[in-house]
Amino acid sequence: MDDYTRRKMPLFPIGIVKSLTELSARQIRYYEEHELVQPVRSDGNRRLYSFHDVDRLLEIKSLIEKGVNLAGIKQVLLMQTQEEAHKETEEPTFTTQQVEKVQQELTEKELRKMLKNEIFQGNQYGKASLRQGELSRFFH
DNA sequence: ATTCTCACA
DNA sequence: TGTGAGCA
Repeated sequence: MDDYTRRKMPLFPIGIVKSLTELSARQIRYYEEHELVQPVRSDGNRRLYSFHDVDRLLEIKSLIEKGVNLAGIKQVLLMQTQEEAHKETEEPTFTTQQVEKVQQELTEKELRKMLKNEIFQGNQYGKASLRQGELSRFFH
């Protein structure tokens, strides 16, 4: 059995996850409602979490402590998921000429403007989105 | 003993 | 998010 399968295997009940992440059971279940983690159900409808799930919960906890709201965390986790899916398939390749051209066209000022609109304000999905703390330093 | 869902003096 | 009720 490969590591990927091993990390996906449903192993521990919420009690163990609680001690492992130091998150309350309420929080762990709440994050599931928002599809941040998707534990498998077992025998008597009990949740079973994998190492992968625990890693995600730890990441969520870290972001929460940094002041990121659920909408923001959802964005981050979604990007990481898509990132992984891409790495396994099309590995993008750029010439130094292409990179230099983009660097010329995208000034730091423009990047900050883009981030402020798409992330700080509201994203294209009309959701609340992102933060109130940590990363706000990029927009001052 | 644990976890689950539901609901809020 | 906490917390307690009533089950399984």
